[in-house]
Amino acid sequence: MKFNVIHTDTSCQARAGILDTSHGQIETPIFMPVGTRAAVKGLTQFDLEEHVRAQIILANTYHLYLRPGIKVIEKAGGIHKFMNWSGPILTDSGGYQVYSLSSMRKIKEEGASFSSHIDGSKHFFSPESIMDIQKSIGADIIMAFDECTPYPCDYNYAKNSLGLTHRWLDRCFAHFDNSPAIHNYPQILAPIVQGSTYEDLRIESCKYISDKNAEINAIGGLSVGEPHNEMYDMAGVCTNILPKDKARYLMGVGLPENILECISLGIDMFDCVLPSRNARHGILYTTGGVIHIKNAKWKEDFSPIDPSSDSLYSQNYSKAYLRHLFQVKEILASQIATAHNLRFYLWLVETAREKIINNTFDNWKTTMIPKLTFRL
RNA sequence: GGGGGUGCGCCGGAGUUGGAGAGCCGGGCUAGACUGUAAAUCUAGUGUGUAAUGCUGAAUAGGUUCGAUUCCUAUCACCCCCA
Repeated sequence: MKFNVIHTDTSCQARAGILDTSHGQIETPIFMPVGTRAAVKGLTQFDLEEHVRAQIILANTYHLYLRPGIKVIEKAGGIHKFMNWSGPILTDSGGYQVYSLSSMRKIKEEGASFSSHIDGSKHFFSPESIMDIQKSIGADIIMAFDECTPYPCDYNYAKNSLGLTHRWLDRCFAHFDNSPAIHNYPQILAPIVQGSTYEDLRIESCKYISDKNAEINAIGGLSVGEPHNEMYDMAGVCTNILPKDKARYLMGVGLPENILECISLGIDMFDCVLPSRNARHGILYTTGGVIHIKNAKWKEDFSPIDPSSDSLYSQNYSKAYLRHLFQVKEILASQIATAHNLRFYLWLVETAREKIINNTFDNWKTTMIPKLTFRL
């Protein structure tokens, strides 16, 4: 239940650390695969553990509340047992759904009401109920209930929304009972910085969040369509203020180059649907660049997907075969591509950690980014 | 061999029956998008082209007509029935 920075790179703000959770230690910087509905689409937990070598995965409170329902997860003995994953888990609060499902929800001071995207039924979430639900789900790290603002966002809207997010945050902490009653282990409650792309709001929010003295501080409301430079600017504003001895989690980021840039700004934790979703859509990330595997140019390329990868999938399956699997819509296409992309992301952060410890992160990052963004 | 029917774009449908369309719906193909997952999804293009209000086009070749995918003739292909 503690975060320790073990080394900060001498050439930038990148840090290597260790985060203790109720289900094990996480070496940072880390990328967390997203498994919204208690499943990383296309992968078994054995793939995640042995192949991808994920250290922690995400799930989503809103989606699990709707299906299978909280009672089922309680009866299963918590989400770890339910999904057969014994490592650390983080649940997002549903704050992102306040943004992504904005057409089917209404926000009030008390909380947010949703019409279910599945059957239209009405549901109401308050900071208090979200804390209770996340307690029942039983993830190691749980997120405060916030409003993720869209981009672009009017200043007054962002300011008012930030006030609401802060009041909801106080209610989350007031209601959060960390006695290990239900699943017999403690959880970490992480507050979330908002403030859209406005520096003054971000500063105000970071100060407000820092007072909670949480082991993890999250930065939300970025990677919602803003230019990369604005994302980096805002992340940098936040890491300058958020306490150095606490973990920093940049929610929803991102592309490989986004992750390297933000590590150099002092971010420790990332999650993003891109490697898994784009894998299913035929986009592969490699050390040599981005491959659109469905493109006709790969039809007769029998070379490995990524010969330099440490993944057995990427070394042994050919580009032509994987393209064929996409052409004929075989489930195996998604499985191989997802395994490849997520292993690549984990390799990326593992290597970043090594470079940080050797004080060579910044140089490595500078040489890597042109390669990562190259379109093969 | 005789009789009947049907033929359009890469493929399959629907529809027009003298005032027409490089048009509709699927599929395929070719690209693009996706950042705390309403996403194995969505968008676009798919005859030709000097890019245009252009050209060619409804099996093929003729004919009738102001005008033909539509009507007529012949041929070809496929399907059904009879022998």
